[in-house]
Amino acid sequence: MAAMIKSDFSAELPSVTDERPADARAEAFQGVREARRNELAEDYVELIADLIHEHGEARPVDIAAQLGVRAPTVTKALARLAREGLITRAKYRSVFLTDEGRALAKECRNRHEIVLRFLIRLGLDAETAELDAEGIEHHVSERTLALFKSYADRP
Amino acid sequence: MAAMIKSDFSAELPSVTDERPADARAEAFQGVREARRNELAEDYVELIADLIHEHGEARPVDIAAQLGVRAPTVTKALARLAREGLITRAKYRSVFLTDEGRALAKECRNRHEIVLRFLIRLGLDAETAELDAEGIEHHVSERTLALFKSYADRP
DNA sequence: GTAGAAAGTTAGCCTCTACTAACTTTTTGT
DNA sequence: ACAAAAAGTTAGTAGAGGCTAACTTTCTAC
Repeated sequence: MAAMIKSDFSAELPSVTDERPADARAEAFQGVREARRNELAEDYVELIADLIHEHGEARPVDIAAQLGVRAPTVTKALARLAREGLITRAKYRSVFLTDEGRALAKECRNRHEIVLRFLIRLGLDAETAELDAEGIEHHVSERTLALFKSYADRP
Repeated sequence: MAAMIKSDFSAELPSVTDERPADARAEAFQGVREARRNELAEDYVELIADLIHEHGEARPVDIAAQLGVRAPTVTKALARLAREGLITRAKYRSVFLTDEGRALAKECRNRHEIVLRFLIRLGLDAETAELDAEGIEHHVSERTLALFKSYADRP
């Protein structure tokens, strides 16, 4: 049946779907799924860096408030981040970034800031820009980020 | 303690974190999580519409190939989409969109196409544009989409 | 028309994210 | 200093998304 579609059909009406082979599209989706897996970690690390910068420490209660989730969700997520080597912490104490975590935070902050400036430069209001940047920043390739930066920085 | 931070602290050093109240940031993250929940459904519906358009039907095996996942994953996802009223189907048969599903597909296709044209207009190569559009399209507000469209359509 | 191939489903497993309820630890205020 | 409040953790639940292995149904080619 698949053979039928690939031969009989696409022979006479070359389609968008066939022009873009399944492999290529699958790769795109796999990339997106990969990005999705890292999004949460990036959100946490970025937020933790912010909180440390602002308040000298990152407490689970503040992380939970900023993310809009409950405390146990944060406890679990932090356990995962610790497992992944992005943070260190002791039970009942606040959270610190490892070198790796700090590097990731810096990268995230940079991306976030570029996307935000880009959207505002494009004419978006600051609030919507902030909302959209939060979602978009995880799905922007290096190349796109460079273009965003050029646009935002242009005279 | 939270009270302490809100009063004692922000009174003397107004910080980024405090300027952007926890509620507002939490809203942003909740928005992103909401978007994430719909992403898969949107990917499926968009792809199903494509396949129907190209081949007259959308078979699980083709959906799986295009998304880069295994057949049982598709079976499960389709059950969810049917539960949500986006598709109809009979066991062992291919998939059809409901009116609601068709509307969503149309909306997604429109967004996808605008984001893609925008990125290309910005100077991105077609392949990277396709990869990034796949991730970005789900996180673009109406306002941002309008700006993207203006930019892509400008003379 | 039927046997073998292809497609689809089911069952069972895993991880991640979120929740509530109940518990422990730490902080705070008197 | 100690009781009450706040913060943090643990345990248990649920759903989404992914997988493999094993099974059933449909298709196809002879």
